[in-house]
Amino acid sequence: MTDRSIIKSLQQKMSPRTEQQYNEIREHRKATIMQAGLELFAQYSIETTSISMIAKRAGISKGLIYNYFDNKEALIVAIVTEGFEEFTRMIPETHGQPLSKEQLIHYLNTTFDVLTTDFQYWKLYFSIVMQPAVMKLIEDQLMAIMMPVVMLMADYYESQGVANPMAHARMLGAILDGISLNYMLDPENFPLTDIKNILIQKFI
Amino acid sequence: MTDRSIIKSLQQKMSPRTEQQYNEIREHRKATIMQAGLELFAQYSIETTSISMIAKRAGISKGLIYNYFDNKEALIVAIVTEGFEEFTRMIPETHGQPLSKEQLIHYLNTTFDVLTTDFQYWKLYFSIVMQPAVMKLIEDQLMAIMMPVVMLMADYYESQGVANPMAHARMLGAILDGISLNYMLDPENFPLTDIKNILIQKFI
Amino acid sequence: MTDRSIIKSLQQKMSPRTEQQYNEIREHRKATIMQAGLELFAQYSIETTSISMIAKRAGISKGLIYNYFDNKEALIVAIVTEGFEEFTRMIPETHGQPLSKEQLIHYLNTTFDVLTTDFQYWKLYFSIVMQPAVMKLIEDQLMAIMMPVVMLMADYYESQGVANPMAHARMLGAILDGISLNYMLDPENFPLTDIKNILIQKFI
Amino acid sequence: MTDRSIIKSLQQKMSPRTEQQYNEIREHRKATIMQAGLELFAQYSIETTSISMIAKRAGISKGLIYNYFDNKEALIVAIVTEGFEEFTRMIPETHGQPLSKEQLIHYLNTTFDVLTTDFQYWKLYFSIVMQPAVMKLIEDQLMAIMMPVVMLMADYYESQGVANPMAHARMLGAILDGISLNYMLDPENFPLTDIKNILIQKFI
DNA sequence: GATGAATGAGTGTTCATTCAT
DNA sequence: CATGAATGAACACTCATTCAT
Repeated sequence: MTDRSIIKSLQQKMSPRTEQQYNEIREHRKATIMQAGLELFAQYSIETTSISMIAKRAGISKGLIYNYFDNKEALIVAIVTEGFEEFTRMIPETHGQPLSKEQLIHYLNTTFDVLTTDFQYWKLYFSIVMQPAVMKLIEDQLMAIMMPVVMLMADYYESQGVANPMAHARMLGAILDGISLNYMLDPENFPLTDIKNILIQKFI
Repeated sequence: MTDRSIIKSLQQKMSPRTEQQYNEIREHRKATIMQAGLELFAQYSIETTSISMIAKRAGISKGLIYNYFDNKEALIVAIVTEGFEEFTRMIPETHGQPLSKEQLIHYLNTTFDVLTTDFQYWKLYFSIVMQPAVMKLIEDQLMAIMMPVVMLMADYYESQGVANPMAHARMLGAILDGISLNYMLDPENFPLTDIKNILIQKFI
Repeated sequence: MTDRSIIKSLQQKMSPRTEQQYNEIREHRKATIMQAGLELFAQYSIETTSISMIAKRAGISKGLIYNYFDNKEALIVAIVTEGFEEFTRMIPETHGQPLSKEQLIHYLNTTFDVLTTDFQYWKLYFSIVMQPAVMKLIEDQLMAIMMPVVMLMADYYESQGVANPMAHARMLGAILDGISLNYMLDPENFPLTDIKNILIQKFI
Repeated sequence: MTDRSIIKSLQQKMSPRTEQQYNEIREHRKATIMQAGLELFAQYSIETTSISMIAKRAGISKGLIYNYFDNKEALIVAIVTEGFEEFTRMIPETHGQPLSKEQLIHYLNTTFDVLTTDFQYWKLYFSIVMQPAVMKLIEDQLMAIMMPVVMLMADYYESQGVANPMAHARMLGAILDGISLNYMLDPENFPLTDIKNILIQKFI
């Protein structure tokens, strides 16, 4: 233990909040800001949503946001990245084996469930991702997450003896995008469950 | 209307111009502005594209744009509205009869063709529509155009004796959205033709 | 003459201000802004002087400044560059010959005269140049102007048979800097004329 | 005061510290802050250097600085004032007698030596003083220190029977300023020693 | 009809300073 | 004595919009 570090630990005794207390404050604030950002970015758009608006919604001062995020872009990336982890968690583990029909159906069911239960979240999330300016920022991350899913599906179609498995895989991806988008835009009337069943029946 | 003819009408300034000549000038200017706007809004975004940029691309002064459009928003709405007419023109006339299978396939082929041939245009167009701020402005118009198409398809599926024709219709709409979107984002690699064939084979 | 250019010239007939009128407005405004900037940058400092302050002093809006200068830095460079031209004009033409004693004395007299007659200007100017942040921006320009002067003096001292002409030249430059600086800081009490005479007597 | 001794005093926290121990801590902290400030203010500038940066370099928290200095301005004044004492220490004691030639030369040698050995320090110091905003704060102090030096030199020139001793004195001061400034701006190439010799030979 | 100088509210961002702990 | 989260006023810069000509 060096002299410097001794001094430091002694000094910390003097600081009134413990490191843990500070961490809790920071975690809480960070989450608040990200939540406010998520809601506003989705409702309006990236460019239309100002840092001022986010601060107001979060109930804090403008300046404080910069205590937690280097700049607006970093905040956006943080919000979107956090959303990706949800996606990633849902991808089934296959250990190199192609998915069975049941596994794929289960994956689709999970996806649709998340769509409905975390509706608010995904609506916001979806409309953020749709904006070209954001795409630039997260293109690579998105690709890194999407490619494995597409491959998983291509493997599935191949194991089913389908003629053009890659085309089928990309089509399935496109269909999911389209369904999500339509559901987001009009959740009241869009017959999500019926459509899920048609999807499974015709495309799986 | 060509530059030559514009010149002519301008040169006739000495002798008083007819009302029609004025109108021609106005129409030509308006079209120029809208074309410049379409290109820039798509390449960048609505918020990132300034009136100055549009004026420069259109080869006119900033102020003149306000002579033709009340404000930026009105310009956007005009551009998007014009784009809708292309959509509308593609919808087949059925005189109350449901579409035949061949007619529907033909409609799908037309749609996909437009997607590829006017790719630049639709890419721009698509990215404009995707922005929430714009959606607010044109939601009603969009609905007015989309509903007839969905109804047409529902009628088709009903005539084919499908159990849940409305769900099928909305799903087809969703699939077309998803395919368009994926094609727009990655036109190089997206197997559009293969997917169109799969779609027709499995879903029509 | 192309169609485009014909259109343009016809259109210009319609614009109410002639190109020359616009140029006059621009020249005048630009000068006003630069004058306001010069005064404020000198009285305070580059960092302390805000664009708002300059706009207020110039009696215009903040935004208009950016109609004339790309950014704050460009404004600074413009102001300083303009000042350099005064310097450059004072350097005597020698056609390769070293200066005579009379010529050098005349140059010094001119320099000192400018210091006193354009006192306000040089005070501002000097204190701008003295600031490290500005130096970075104009270092190259400054060197390009100063080196010829130093060489001229080195040539002079060499022609006088002085042992270390370059050292003498740089010292003369340093002395002039020191005198200017002291005069600027305390023009009331600094005995400029006496000192000029001492300088000429001892050092030329 | 070394880190070791700081630790000791900190460790004695359990037993009440003497007033002296508190003072030592305070003195040590104050010096640390001022040193950090000096380095940063010089490397960057007053406006560019933030309290945060100083705190980080000093290894303490932002808030603590305000425990030792009322505000940023007070910190600057403290740093500059301390620097002046170095100057003051170099002024030779004359007990009312004018300096001898040897004493003056010795003083000049000392000044030049300090310029080169504590180069880093003076460079920083010089660039701080050069900023108008700082000048406002310390003008009076500067005068209080400079006047005695000028008087000393005036006395010297008078004792040498020079016609206008005050002008000579102020000129010598100006020359020293000019030399320092030029050396600071270009220490690699500026022939400091040669120039010092020329100065002594011609002006002493 | 056409121009572009001019405005002013807005943006993202920084930072000296305060204060609860 | 010490911390760092928090504030708010300021900054450089942008841009839709207006208007005298």
